[in-house]
This record gives sequence, C-alpha cells and structure tokens, in this order.
Amino acid sequence: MASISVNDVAAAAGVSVGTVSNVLNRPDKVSPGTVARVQAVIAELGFVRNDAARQLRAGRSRSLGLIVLDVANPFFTDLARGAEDRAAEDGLAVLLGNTDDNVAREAAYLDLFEEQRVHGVLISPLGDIGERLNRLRARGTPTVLVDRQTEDRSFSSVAVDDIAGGRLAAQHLISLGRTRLAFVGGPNSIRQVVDRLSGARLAVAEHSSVSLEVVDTDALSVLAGRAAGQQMLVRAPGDRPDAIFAANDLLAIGVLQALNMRGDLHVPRDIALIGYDDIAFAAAAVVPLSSIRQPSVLIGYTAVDLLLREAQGGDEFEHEQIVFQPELVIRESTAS
Amino acid sequence: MASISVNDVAAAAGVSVGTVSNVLNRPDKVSPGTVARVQAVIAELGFVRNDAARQLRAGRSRSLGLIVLDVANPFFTDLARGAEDRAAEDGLAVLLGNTDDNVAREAAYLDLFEEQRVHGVLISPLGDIGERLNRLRARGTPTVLVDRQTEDRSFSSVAVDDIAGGRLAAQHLISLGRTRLAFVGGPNSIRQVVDRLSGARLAVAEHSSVSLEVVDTDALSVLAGRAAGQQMLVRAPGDRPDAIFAANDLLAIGVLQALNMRGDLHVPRDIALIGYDDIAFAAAAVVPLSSIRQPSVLIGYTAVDLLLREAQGGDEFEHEQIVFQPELVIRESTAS
DNA sequence: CAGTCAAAATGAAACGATTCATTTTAAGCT
DNA sequence: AGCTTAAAATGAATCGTTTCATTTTGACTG
Repeated sequence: MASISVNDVAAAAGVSVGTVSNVLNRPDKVSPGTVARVQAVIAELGFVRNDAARQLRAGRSRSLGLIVLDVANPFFTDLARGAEDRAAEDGLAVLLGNTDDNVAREAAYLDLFEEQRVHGVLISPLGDIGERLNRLRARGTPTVLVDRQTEDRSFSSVAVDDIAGGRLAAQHLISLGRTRLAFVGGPNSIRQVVDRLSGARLAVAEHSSVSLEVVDTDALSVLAGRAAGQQMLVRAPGDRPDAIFAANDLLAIGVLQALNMRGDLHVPRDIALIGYDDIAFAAAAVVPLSSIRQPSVLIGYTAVDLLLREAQGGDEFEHEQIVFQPELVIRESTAS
Repeated sequence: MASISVNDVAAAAGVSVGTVSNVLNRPDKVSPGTVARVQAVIAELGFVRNDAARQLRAGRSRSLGLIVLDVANPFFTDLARGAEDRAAEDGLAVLLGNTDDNVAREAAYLDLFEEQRVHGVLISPLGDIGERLNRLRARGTPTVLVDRQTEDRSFSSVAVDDIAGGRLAAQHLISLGRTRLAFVGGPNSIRQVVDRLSGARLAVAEHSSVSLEVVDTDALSVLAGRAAGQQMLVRAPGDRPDAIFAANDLLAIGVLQALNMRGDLHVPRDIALIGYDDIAFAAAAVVPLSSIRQPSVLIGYTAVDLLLREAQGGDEFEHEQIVFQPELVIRESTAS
C-alpha cells in the first residue's frame, strides 16, 4: 500500500501542494474554507507527515541527542527528565543514548546523532572527543557538556563541583571522628570519580591523623559495590577502614548489602558510609544512606536551556559554564 | 557553511555519485582502488551521511519506538536495556518515550513515531489505542504490546501473567498466617494494577477468614507509596492491616519509609510487606523487600525479537502471545 | 468600468542518498 | 585483431516536504 503524500491530499482536495503545506504550517495564510476542506481530506485519507522529508528540507532534525553514562542510574534518569521537560517546551524530542562507560558506544552514538543532524547534543563525555565535538559544531550543531566542566572554556557546560562534593563527604566523615577512610570507586576513566576522590584527598590532607585508602571498582553499579564490600569483609577487623565514601549511591548500596551480610558488623557503628547523588532509593536503604545531593532534574533542564540559547546565538555566542554546588545530606549511615 | 554531500565527494574523487553510494553500501561491487580513493576523500572532507535523505528514500527509519509508563522505574529501564540489546544486533536504534501514565503523552509519542516512520513500535498501552495501532499496521509498521496481553489475539505481545503474580503474592502473605490484607496501588487505568489486584482477590477468596482492603494511589511511585503508608499510620492499631501487597516495588519502598518513621511499628512483625518487579533496590531496602520477580531484560529482548520476526513475516504473520510466569522472591519483609 | 492592491493559490526547484537500467572498461580466449 | 563476458562505473529518476517567485482572484475605489 503506497503511503499518502501531500500530493495525494492536494489532488483529493483540488488544491496545490503548496497550499497543503501552508495549511499544515501557516494556516493563517490560507482562506478558512480551504483550510477546512484540506483538513477534512487529511483526516479522511489518514495522511501523516513524513518527518524524513521535512528534515531533509529543513537541514536538521527536531531532536536533541543526550548521551549519558548509565540509564539505570536514577541520577541520569532524573537528569533526562529535566532535559525532556525543557526540550518539550520548544517542541523538541530527546534521543537518549547510553554508553555504559564504553568509549566505542559513545562514538557510535555520536555517529548516529551526527547522521541524524540532531538539533544539538548534550553529553557527559568519556573519551577524548574534543575533535568530534568541534566537527559537530562546525556543522552548526551546538553542544553542551553535562556534569563536566571544560578546562578551556571552549564549550558551554552545566556541572556540579565534584571536588567540593568529595571534600564535603570526607570532611563529614572526619568530623565524626573517623580516621581510617576508604574511597570506593572507579574506573578512573570517569572524571566524576577522579574529582570526588581529589576532593576527599583535599579534606584528608588537612588532618595529619587521617588516612585515605582507595578501593578500585570497575563500574559504578550496585554489583561492583557489593564486590568491594565483600573485599573489606575478608580483611582482619583492625585492618578495615572505619568510614567509607562511595563514588555514587549505587556503589554505596552495594557496599551496604555486603557489609550487612555479616551480622557482627554495624553501619555506622563500625563503619560509617556515605554515597553520592542522593538518589530516591538512598533514603530507603537498609540503613538510610547519607549522600551528597546534586540538583539532577535542574541540571538537565538548565543544560537544554543553555543549548537552545547557544543555538540561537550563533557562532558568536559566549560559551557559558554553569556550576552548581552540591549539598550534604546526613542520614543514619553516618549518625554519630 | 554548506554541508558536504555525496555530490561533493563524487566530484572531489572524480567518480559518479552512484559509485560513492556503492562504496558506502556495497564496497565489494567497487574496485579496491576506487574504494580507497573515495574513502580517502570522505575522510578528508569530513563527509557524514544524511540520515534524513536515506530514510526518505528507504521509506522507513532504522529506529524502533518504545513507549513505557515510567523511565524512572528500574523495571522499565531494564526492559529498555533488553530491547536495545536485541535491536543493536540488527543495527537498529531504540527511541524511548515516557508517558508518565498520561494518555495525551502517549498519543503525542505515537504521533511522533508515526511521522518518523519508525521500523516498529513496542508499547505498554494505556488508553484505548487499538485503532491507532491498526493504522500503524496498515502502513506496514509492526507493533508488539509489552507487559500486556490482548484479548483478541490481533496483536503480538510479550507479557507476564500478572494475575498469577498477584495471586502468588497474596497466597504468600496468607501462608504467613496474616488475615487482614491490604492492596496498595493505582490508578485503575493501569492494567497491571488491576490484574495484580484480581490475582490477590482470587487467593483471598479461597480463605473465608481473610479480608482484603484496597488503598488507592494516584501513581506507582515512591512518593505515592509514602502517602499511602502515612495514611495507615494515622489509623488505630487494631484497624490496620497485618500485611500489605504493593502493586510495585517503588510503592512498597514508599510504604516502608512511612511505616519506619514510627519506631513502634515493625516490618514484618506488625505488618508484612511484599512488592512487585524485584528491582535491584528491593534487596537493599531498609527491610529487604520480598517481591514478585519478572524477567525484565528478557521481556524487552523478546519483544524486539518478536517485532523483527513480525516485520519479516509480513501481513500473513501469525501473531504470537508470549507469557512469562512470575516468581516469588522471599526476603526479610515477609519473614515469619 | 477600468484600475489598484492585498490576499490566496500555484507549481517548479531544492534538500541528499539510493537505485537500476545502461554504458564503459578491461580481461580472457581463439 | 576480433569477439565475448564479467566487472566497474555512470547518471537520471525517485522519495515527500517546504519554499518562494509568480500568477490568479476578487474586493474596493474613483
């Protein structure tokens, strides 16, 4: 069955294709009678615009691309929600790409979005993709970095100060009187992990009696956290840290699950635990989890807003770096 | 800056556009020397295929549409993951649409996908959209219903037997000796809610001494669960149920948070609690949550598989209804 | 009634990749 | 050299929408 085109509609309504297009896009330029007639025919034939043809003509699509590390992480679904809300205000759709911390997948999504001529790209970048992004920009596709600041101000970005966040978390643990801290996180290819650790190091450096060990994980997931937690359990009690800062809440929840498997270990009595992101499930954990809160929905909303302004402003737009400050949320897992 | 097209590449490489297209799509039909020369020019000019033009010519896009109730629900992100995996095997992308239990948004996504001429649609339907889906099918776009069976076998579907699941949950609570059950869930426009409740009713009907009350919620979220839980707290102790079956884990977690606010109420001692979906966070809850497990990733994978087979099979494809059986997972929240 | 002018309608051209019937090239054989 | 054939390359036509320079319509004026 051949699909219905504007030509078919025009023929059936006894008008030209130009008029059909005008009814669709500028009904005020067409006499009311004609509008009604054409719309009736559209309904009757079941005509639906072909978006590919529109895009071809327009030169760009009406979608934004959003590339995140992990859609299973509530932090990113919240962020995506904010982005979607802002995009919808301008009639744009959001295409969601999930890299799973994999550089190849990141490249694949960038290729896809480039072929689709998306309206703009929001990305929480992984690999060294400055050149890719410059190419996109040369084609007129604005880009905003999410959850990451650029050193050189060549891109707009919306981020949270992860160094400050890491510092907050470690300072809090130290203020409880803990002295043998452990940072659980990884891999180091993720900038957020590195920054949160640096922040923690800053706080630790201010106290000569406090040590910080690093327990590396190969992902930021509940599973990876559980593995890290189990690794702590097999150690001699005196050799264990008395406070753990996990690079995100998923890890923290995993660590908590592992620690809880032994009845004799108690959080926070024996080991205090703090996560990062303050996802909705943190408050509902076995031991309600202290965390560092980021305004996830707002980050997504702001990022799209910035993207659209950049798209408007054209080449001479002054790139803008927006940085939100994180916030400490204290719950039972670090009660004194 | 004008964008680079196959014409520019052809001119620069001294070949025809047809040859450039062949290099892109059927390199074996072109002599090795020419392939190399054209690819060199492509790299040099930074040519990127325009997907809109390809789609226009091809008549359909290389994406699938997936419409779900709530991307913030881990059940659906797991399902989406499975769908993405299977789609990637055939070089297809997945567009994710989030309805938030809103019929208007569901319609908007269907419009969008129809205009995009997507390869196929996976949908967990809300409103009465049989006609819309028939129109899609008439255009040659196959549709598979996810997490929902059709009564009339006119569509393929992949679902879990929610009535059996509801029954399992209630039977389990009854087997603990509980007699005043409450079902927390809503709204009734969501079929999963209705089925899980029916299943529970079946189990309750087998025991004359057991009662079942229904506490309606206006969403399947942690927040709605918390509200429902608070509503139980204000009642007189003797008036409270001794077991709660929540329509999904998000609700259950919310209920749990509310009940825990009172130090004197203990789960499961005073009130046993079971959820549904067995999301990753269920095991990590304050009181590890019993739940009904669904093979979420597999559901998504299977749904896309079915969709692709239906696309292959053409009009005469026998619609297939696949039903998975749910599984009871017992944890501390219903320990006896 | 001729003349003016805005509103309405027209239809060819353009967007960029793919297809396929045709032509060109080059290798192999007598 | 002449002939056959397969491989390689060609380029016009096509997909469906939008745009815009042009034409048509019809209402109104002096």
